[in-house]
Amino acid sequence: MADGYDPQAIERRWQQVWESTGTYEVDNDDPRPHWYTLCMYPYPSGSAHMGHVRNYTFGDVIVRYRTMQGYAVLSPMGFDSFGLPAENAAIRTGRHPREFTDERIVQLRSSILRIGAVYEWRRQVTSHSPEYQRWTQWIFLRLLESGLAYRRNAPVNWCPGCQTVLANEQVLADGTCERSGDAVDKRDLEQWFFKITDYAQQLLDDLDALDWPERVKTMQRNWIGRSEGAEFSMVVTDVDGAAHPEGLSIRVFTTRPDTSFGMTYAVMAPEHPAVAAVTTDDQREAVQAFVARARQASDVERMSSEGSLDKRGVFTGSFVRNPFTGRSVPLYLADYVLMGYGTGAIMAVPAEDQRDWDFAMAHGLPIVRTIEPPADFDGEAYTGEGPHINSDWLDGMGKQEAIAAAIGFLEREGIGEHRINYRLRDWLVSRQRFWGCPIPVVHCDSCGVVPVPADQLPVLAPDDVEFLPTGESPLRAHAEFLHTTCPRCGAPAQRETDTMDTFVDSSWYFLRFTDPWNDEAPFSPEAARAWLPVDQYIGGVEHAILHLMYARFFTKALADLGVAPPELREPFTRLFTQGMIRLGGDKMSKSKGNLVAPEEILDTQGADALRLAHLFVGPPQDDVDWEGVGIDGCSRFLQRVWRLARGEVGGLPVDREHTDADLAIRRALHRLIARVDEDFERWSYNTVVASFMEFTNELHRYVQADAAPEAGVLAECIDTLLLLMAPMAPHITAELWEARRGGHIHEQRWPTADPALLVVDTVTMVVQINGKVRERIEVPAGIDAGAAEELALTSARVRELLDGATIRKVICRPPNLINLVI
RNA sequence: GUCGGAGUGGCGGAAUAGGCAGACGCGCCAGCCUAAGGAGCUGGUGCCCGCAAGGGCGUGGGGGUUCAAGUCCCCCCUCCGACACCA
Repeated sequence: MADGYDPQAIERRWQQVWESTGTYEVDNDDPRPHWYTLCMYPYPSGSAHMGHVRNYTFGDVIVRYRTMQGYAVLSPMGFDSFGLPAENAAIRTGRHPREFTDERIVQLRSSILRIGAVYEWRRQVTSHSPEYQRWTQWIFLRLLESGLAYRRNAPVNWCPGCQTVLANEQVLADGTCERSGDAVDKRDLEQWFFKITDYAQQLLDDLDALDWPERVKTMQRNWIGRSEGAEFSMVVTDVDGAAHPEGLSIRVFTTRPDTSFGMTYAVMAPEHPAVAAVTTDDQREAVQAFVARARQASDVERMSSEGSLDKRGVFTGSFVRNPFTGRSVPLYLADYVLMGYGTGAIMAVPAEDQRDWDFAMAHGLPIVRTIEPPADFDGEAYTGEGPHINSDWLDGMGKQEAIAAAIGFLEREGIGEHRINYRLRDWLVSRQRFWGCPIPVVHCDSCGVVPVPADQLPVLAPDDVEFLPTGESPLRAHAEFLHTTCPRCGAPAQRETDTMDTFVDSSWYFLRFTDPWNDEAPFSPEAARAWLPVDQYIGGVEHAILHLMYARFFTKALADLGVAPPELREPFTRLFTQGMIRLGGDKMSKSKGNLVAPEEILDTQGADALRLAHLFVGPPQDDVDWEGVGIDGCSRFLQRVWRLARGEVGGLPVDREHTDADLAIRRALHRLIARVDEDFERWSYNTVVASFMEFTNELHRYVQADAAPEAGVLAECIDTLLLLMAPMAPHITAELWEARRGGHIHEQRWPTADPALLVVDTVTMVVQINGKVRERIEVPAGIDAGAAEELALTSARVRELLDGATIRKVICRPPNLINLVI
């Protein structure tokens, strides 16, 4: 069958047409209203997998839909091309990561093309390109200059498997590396950080106005972890309450200063700088042993005691004076207190904190309730509301009142104040890796850290390096790269060999897309203004915290530095997070070896069927099981449309007066138009496909009815259906449109529903008796309650069922429903 | 443990503002067409009783509000996700 539906032939042809006609190329000064749609740029992993297909299909539907609606749509694509897999492959094969990466970019790009997704390829960026690195480094230097980038010695997570430092977020909850699964331990290194904590409050506040999934916003809020309380100092004393000879005091943070009268001991983190000073001679040995153990213990071990009663800790020999009671309480070290949060020391109130309770029980420390629990309370620590007791001048107060009073006291005493703490930490950007963007500074013995001058950027990693599985970055071993001269004093100096976290690259790529040719700045504020914020950002929920938080931080920082427009506070107005693809309940992933290759389907049923299947299977935000993706049904549907549009089904169309059947099918068509628009707006793609199928079924019945179809009506139905389907099934609709009408379907105007055809004149009213449906009556759409009741009561069937019973109540919702209560 | 999200036929799912539960598709069954069908077309398909007309039951479980609950409220169970000693 020469003119049968042949997906391969038409798909290849149209993909070439889209590339050559430039329909989806847009300039910054395009006069149409602007719309920026962006899919998270991928790590170039080789051929596209089903997750990519799903992601880019959603994006492509929006691009084509908005374009047909008359927008200038910016839809760029790029590659997140730095990262560990390429480097690990280099170590394995000895090939340079760039060769490897470039190859995979070509592969991924062509397999993205095969699903029919269209992009503004002129604007493609890759994070490893010299131009992109130049501007990543330039931004780094601006952050350094403004104090938002800094270096400090810090204990970091060290993965022995990957031989590199991991960010906290890359360590799983059980203390293992998210990539290799090895147990992570601690090492001290000089590290570069970005001061994201300066923006903690803004990052929290600005979430409110974003049109993002609520769960993503919640995750970000939790990650920022704002907590409000008080910070204050306590004098270190000996057992008799005499002040420490050096006048030492320690600072603690608490969210419950109102419970201070219940403090029965205090705790410092084992890493606290004052540990040595507060340790008494007779406790020194025990303390040193404890500290050594805690430092060496990986997070796995440290967390393993969670929830148990044997909270590990040791007495320092010193005491601190509770400023509220004037009495001294013992000062402990315990690993449940973290140096990284608050002040690294706490006042312990076992009666109102379960962790303190557990520790107190394990160490035989006293417990004093300061909040009266309800009479039926049978738990341990009580964290609920209640009147204060055992608290002197706080007694009888409620929580809020008491907190305010306690803070007032600390302020009057001059030892403390109200304080807000965030769980969010500064962003550790150093990576001891080769395949990343080099941090553009040199270390000079006399000048210290010196930025590489902007005109010498980019600092590129050398090509002639050996990749050995030593774990050390080849940069350190590369004499030519390592040894340089200080840009400030000219003396011999060493280059920084740390590279940046790849999240740095992805924190500004969406800005570069607006101005990818700029060679004087990463992008101009005008270009950014032309497109940003991104109207629709689409990606996996796995990036809900890190990437999105970092990109938000960069946007704010760059705006404040005058690089981006100052009014640009948020990068992504609307976010959509699509669900994952699973296979038999498991996450589908390369590491699980359960990938279903898109190629198999592209080679048989074709891209349109594959796209439709992904759209149809269920709500886009939900995870789907590949087993449930019904390619066959979608393929069958497309073939039906093909035959219908080519006049291969039903009677020959004729020109004639319109009949009721013609009107009915036109009404169905216009309802479909309205429905598709509504469903597009609410991301209900699965129901859009369902309504296409429903309408096509109806159209089938129309053309196969006894009366021949009316030519004009049939043409309107088919052409409009093709237009509506064009964003989802771009190839087949383009082919059919060209054959029927000539020209490019994707350059046509999006159809609008005729309001007159949306008005219905009769509807089916259900008649309920005691809430059960007993009868259906066709009624005029404008029927009023009285007439509806009248009609219902005259129905023979209703009369029979009522059997003379007294109607106690009539609830009438004309024209849809009437309920008779007897 | 805390915070989110979900639970509807054999399966994926639909029901947008409390008003006809199960749209659409898969699968299955029957029929048509056919030399043949892994094609196409037509019809059926929540469960139970019934030849049928019809009736009863039914959205994880239990309670409640309402003329009316998949939808709202309370309690419980299960699954998924995030965080996980954050003071």
